[in-house]
Amino acid sequence: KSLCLAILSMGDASGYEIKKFFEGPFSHVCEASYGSIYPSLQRLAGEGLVTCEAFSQEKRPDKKVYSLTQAGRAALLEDLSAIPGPDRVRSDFLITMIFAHLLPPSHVAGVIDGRIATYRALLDDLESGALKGPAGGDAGGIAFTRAYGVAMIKASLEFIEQNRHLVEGAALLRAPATE
Amino acid sequence: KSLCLAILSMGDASGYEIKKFFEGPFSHVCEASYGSIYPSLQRLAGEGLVTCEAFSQEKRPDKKVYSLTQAGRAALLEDLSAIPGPDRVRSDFLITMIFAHLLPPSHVAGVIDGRIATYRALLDDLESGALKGPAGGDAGGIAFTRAYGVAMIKASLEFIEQNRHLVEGAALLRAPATE
DNA sequence: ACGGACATGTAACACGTTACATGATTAA
DNA sequence: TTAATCATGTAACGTGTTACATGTCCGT
Repeated sequence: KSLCLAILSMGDASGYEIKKFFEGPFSHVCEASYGSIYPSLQRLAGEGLVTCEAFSQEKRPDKKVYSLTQAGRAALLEDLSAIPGPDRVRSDFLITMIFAHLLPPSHVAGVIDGRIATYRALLDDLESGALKGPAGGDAGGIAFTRAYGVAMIKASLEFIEQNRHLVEGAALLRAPATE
Repeated sequence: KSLCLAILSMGDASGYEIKKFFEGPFSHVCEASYGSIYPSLQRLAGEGLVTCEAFSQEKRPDKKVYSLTQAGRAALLEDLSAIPGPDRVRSDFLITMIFAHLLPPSHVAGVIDGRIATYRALLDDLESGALKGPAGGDAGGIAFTRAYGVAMIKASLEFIEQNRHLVEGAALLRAPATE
């Protein structure tokens, strides 16, 4: 909703391009699908916060390019001024880890290996600058957010590699001893 | 939904106690409110995955204690065996950071200070073992998850403190120079 | 006396995803 | 030819939150 406003503030864009942006440097922060973007854009247009200009293309559907209005800019500022609540996380991975003792050890190991692999891939994407925002350069906020993502993934990877034994072998190989 | 099953696997509990658990060591992983817990419990009971025993208390509403059935245990195993998808994160804080350049620097500083404060508080909670699960001791999975949370928060704190200049002063004090 | 913990539940609402529907162009 | 990219949108569905509704006991 208000995120579309925010993205538009970086330059005019179509719904398709906004979706692209959610796949780019934004991906750690929040996700969105067409089903939420297009209705939001329409609602914003109805409220006068964005304008829409349609470019008819010969053999494709019209490309509708949205631009922020003055009112939209004001609304964005207001939204952004709210103090942000805590991050909401839903980690099926950690849920699995909590109950790892109920699962076959080989499965747990597989899940962990998979997580490490996807995180490494993600890390490569982020570090090799797979940046596709409407505005090209790396502005302060984008740089910060990207680097934040990199830092979190690295920390996560490191932690998992150093502590996987807690969920992998522990219950099976050791009796609850002094330590 | 299936999370309630999982929690019940650690011991019988009432809806109220389950809610408690979501506020304890689980809080980083997923949240839940009464509005989702009670209906889930009823549905699970309807499907025969849990049983419910009501203890009438003199001056309070009946305390309904739910227990996992054999079928429930099987269903839980199946749910847990699915390979977990990527973590879903929604961070209003990072969104604010991305667009920090649109906001007054003092506000940005305030938001960052606030985030640091809440993270430090959270860290204290986690490290001082504010553990309230139905099962007392620190099983492998719980220990792993708790330590994971601690590691992530520490990494986050460290990153924010070392990189806040990227969103705070940068655009205002420095021209885009070589580095 | 007041607020918080104990204790359960419902109804309305908001949000977002998934899948569907359509259709051209281009690179493998 | 087959898949991916470009391009927009709708409808159904599920899930989860918020607020409401109720009532006691205990500590300050």
